[in-house]
Amino acid sequence: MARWLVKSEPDTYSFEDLQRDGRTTWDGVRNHAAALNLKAMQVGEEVLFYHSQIGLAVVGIARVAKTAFPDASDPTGRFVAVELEPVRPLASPVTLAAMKAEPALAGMAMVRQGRLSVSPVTDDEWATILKMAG
DNA sequence: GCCAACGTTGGC
DNA sequence: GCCAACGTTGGC
Repeated sequence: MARWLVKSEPDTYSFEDLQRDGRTTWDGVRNHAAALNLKAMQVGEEVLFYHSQIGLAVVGIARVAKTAFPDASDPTGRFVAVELEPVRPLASPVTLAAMKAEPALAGMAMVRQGRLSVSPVTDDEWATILKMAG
């Protein structure tokens, strides 16, 4: 089972919104590298939920509820969406600053390529972040 | 097919 | 609000 990280601006859609909704369509991704990651997601795989712009931290864990399908919000028909559902919030958010300061996460895709909105997370990185979350 | 210009994302 | 990174567009 692969693991992932997705970014969202909490002003637009926060982890709390996902908890309230119970499930959401993860659409609007307009980057091919990110889209390839969406296409690789399998039902049941876990996803770190990161708040960009405001918070700048991983705040919760979500799970893939539905594999990739055409993004209805994309007029070109080239991009895909998935569905996510909440698993649980982290006991304490793991900030970007803390992630950058942690040597074990130096190779992490989202740390190395800041603009990537959907990225893979290795098992080791996942374990490190959960440990940091307490 | 190359490359400069431009737009978008996201951290600071 | 600024700037860096980087993807996309369009002229040639």
